Amino acid sequence: MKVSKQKAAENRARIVTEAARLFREKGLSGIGVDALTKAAGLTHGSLYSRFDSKEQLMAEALAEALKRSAVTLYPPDAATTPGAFETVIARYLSPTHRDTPGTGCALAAVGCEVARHGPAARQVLTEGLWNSAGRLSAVLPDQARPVDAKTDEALAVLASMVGALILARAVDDSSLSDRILNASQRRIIDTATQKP
Amino acid sequence: MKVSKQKAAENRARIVTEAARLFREKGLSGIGVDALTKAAGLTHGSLYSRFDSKEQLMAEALAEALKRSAVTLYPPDAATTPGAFETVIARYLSPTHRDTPGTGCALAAVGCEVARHGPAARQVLTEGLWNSAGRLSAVLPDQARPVDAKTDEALAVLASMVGALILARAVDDSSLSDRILNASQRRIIDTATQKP
DNA sequence: ATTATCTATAGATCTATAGATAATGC
DNA sequence: ATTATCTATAGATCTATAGATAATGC
Repeated sequence: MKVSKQKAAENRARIVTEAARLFREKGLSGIGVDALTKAAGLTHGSLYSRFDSKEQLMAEALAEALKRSAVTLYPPDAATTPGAFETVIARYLSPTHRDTPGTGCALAAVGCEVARHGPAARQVLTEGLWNSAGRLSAVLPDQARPVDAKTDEALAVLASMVGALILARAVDDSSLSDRILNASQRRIIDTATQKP
Repeated sequence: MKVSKQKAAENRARIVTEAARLFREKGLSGIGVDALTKAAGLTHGSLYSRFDSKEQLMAEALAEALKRSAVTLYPPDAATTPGAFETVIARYLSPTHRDTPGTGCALAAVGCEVARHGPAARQVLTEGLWNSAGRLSAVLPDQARPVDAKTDEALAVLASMVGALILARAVDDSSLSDRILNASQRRIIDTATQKP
């Protein structure tokens, strides 16, 4: 049942990619190694020749998830475009993002669970948060401020975005869910744009 | 091994209370019925004479968690006090709240997980969110606005609070954690107080 | 010969149920 | 007699390991 080196590398990559999606969709404790490897077309036993543990796969999968979603949610070329900030916020707080956690922001998908997991996953999430905050900082309306002030605002705005998406996904009422997204989007944009 | 009716009622209440704490501390999937009943001084078999399932206990426990934390986090008598809004935000985004999830806001403790659980738990969380938003609305600085505008702001501010607490708990870096809390607190208060 | 994957399984844990036990409360 | 709780266990699932298998690549 051996495959070529290239194929084996592809299989490994596919496990990580599928895990990046499934951990976000089902939660860190909501999916097991059996389902994770099956999604990549392999059997569960084959996982442990490449990963020390589920925890290690989790860390790699979260790193990939954060890397990919950062490119989609915070496109780096948008920094100079006018209205880039509004576009980023509107995309993050869209019904589409709410309804597709498997390809979305990992901070919102597994934020609560990561606090109770191993150091590898937490470290990866922390780096992803810094990266998101940096990209967000680059599109903030008032670019003339000191870097510390912009980072503070980026962290606070990011927290608002993550909280709104989590609550919009948690509630059992679609009109309330929409309202949380819309009210948060409006408040973030108004308060960031408005100069004292 | 039978106990008096009164004692039995106390035992049931103690299971719910302990579950309210443990679900918040360990997560909805992070603790089983064995540990939940053991924490109340009973054995796991005794749970099913009172609760249909773990899911039902979860819904009751979340209801109690939300009810108790609302009293602590949004004291109803604070509405008329000057500076009530700032106090509520500062208490919610304090290191103490971050470090004691077992007695804190259930929205932040299990928000991500609830989206993947049964309808009973989601409904309870939705009611708890409305309740929190209502209490928050009552202490917003500008009380002269229409009720819809105040509700929108309360929902958006609540999302910020929940997101900041979740991220502060998730990251593996205590100075970043503090910074998320402080930056969010300052931004929420500044943007709510400041009149255009 | 090496090695990527599979099969089989160990050992732990989890939810739920059935029947036994023993104290309450009529 | 009733019933709150316990003991024992079923059946499922989960992580991880060991050895078998079969195709690659020297």
